Amino acid sequence: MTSLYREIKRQLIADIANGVVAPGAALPNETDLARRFNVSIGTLRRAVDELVADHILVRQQGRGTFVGLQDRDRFMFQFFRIEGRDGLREFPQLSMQNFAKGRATPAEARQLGLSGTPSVFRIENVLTLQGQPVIFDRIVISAQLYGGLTQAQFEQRKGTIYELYQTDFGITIVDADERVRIEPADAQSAQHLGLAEGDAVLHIERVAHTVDGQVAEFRISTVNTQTHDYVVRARGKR
Amino acid sequence: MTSLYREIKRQLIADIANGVVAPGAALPNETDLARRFNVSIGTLRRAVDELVADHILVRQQGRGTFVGLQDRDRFMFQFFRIEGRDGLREFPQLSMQNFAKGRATPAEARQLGLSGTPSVFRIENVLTLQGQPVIFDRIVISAQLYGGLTQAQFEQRKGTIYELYQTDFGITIVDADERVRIEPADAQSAQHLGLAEGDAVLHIERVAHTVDGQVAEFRISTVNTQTHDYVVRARGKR
DNA sequence: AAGTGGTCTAGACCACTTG
DNA sequence: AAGTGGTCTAGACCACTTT
Repeated sequence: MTSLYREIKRQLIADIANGVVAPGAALPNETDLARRFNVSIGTLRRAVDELVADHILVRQQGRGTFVGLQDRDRFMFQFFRIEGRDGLREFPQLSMQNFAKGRATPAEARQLGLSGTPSVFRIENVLTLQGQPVIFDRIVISAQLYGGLTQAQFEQRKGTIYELYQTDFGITIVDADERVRIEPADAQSAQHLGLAEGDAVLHIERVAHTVDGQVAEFRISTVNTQTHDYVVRARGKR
Repeated sequence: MTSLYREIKRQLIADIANGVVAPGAALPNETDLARRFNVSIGTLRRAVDELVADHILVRQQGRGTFVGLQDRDRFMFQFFRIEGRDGLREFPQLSMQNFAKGRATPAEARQLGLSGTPSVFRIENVLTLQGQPVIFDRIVISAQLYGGLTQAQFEQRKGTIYELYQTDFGITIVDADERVRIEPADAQSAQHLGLAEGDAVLHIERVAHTVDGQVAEFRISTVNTQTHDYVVRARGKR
């Protein structure tokens, strides 16, 4: 039923999730790994192949195999789907509007896969593209998972938010589900996006997962699509 | 530079694109294929692996490897992203509103990757979910690519539209890019979706590609998201 | 029983990066 | 030069489907 290479894949995922191999760190070379798991190098490679396909590991010929690092490039190509009407993909400038600790609503708890009314951090950001505010993000994350997170830590971070999750908490976001619909802008969204309350905005609910499938973030993005689109590209390259 | 398995992959794609192996037909078995290409079975499998990952080929243990067929299941999981707010995924009921032949606008020609003002078919459909009209589709396809297509042929087809493309014209859609934004409903969309003209609707532009990367369809979908969402799921399974 | 794909082995040699 | 991943081989045996 369960093949060898799947078992190896699971063990590698467990090692990454438990921080046995740190983000950015190199794995042992393939012959050593194969020996350690008592499999041939072909079988070891098959397990690593799939983790590379999922962007969890990154191979570099001549250098080694590394745990995928969250950086701007990865964020832009894997998680950021907003681009100009003309196809221009620009890294957004982020401005934090609010940082607070509180109790999750029942809906938020459900999205986070938690029971009861757990303690959460709420972070609100405006994302600017080409000088114009385009996206208003409301992020909800478990206070237990991100224990000790402070506003200063958030503001003084370098790089993306997902990079902060990874470097400061060992949490690597590897994929996300999104649900998109139209909603009338609430007062807050309207203000941040330069719209009138009730104007139609794109409402995106994102549930982001770690390497071992746990929910590590719930985010509602509100987007003004007057000049930008939400873009989904085909997987394959060919 | 170009590895053996990539070359084999390209040859297999060419065979599929040229109809050398028909949709639904079985490929020769792996040992025969490997012999034909003068490679080991491992190398042959690597090429086929990638085509299976792209849903171009389908393997069935004990039976064979087949050119992927367009059916409801494939359409629902690969191309249809609209689902109920509660997560219910339902196959839409389709009602054709219009079928016409005409000249492409410059914008349409550009999306189709054609020059000038080529002859095109325009097909308009209303898609109904749970008894309510939710999606209004405007499809534009090259009259040259789909030579001889008739309204009767379209209306009397069995299965999905992509199944018609495949069985009647040998055109297999394998992936699609989509751009999503909010637009005010025009008179026609509003009427079909039971909205007032100017109401905000989700506007989706889809460019669909064949196995060899050619554009085979341009489609604008207009969606009423009052009860349904546009959903993007994470790739990996784990 | 015969035929198919699925997994696995134990190497070999090549391409690339680094010291 | 040494170490890494990238490609490829020529088998073996297993799991599944069909006849």
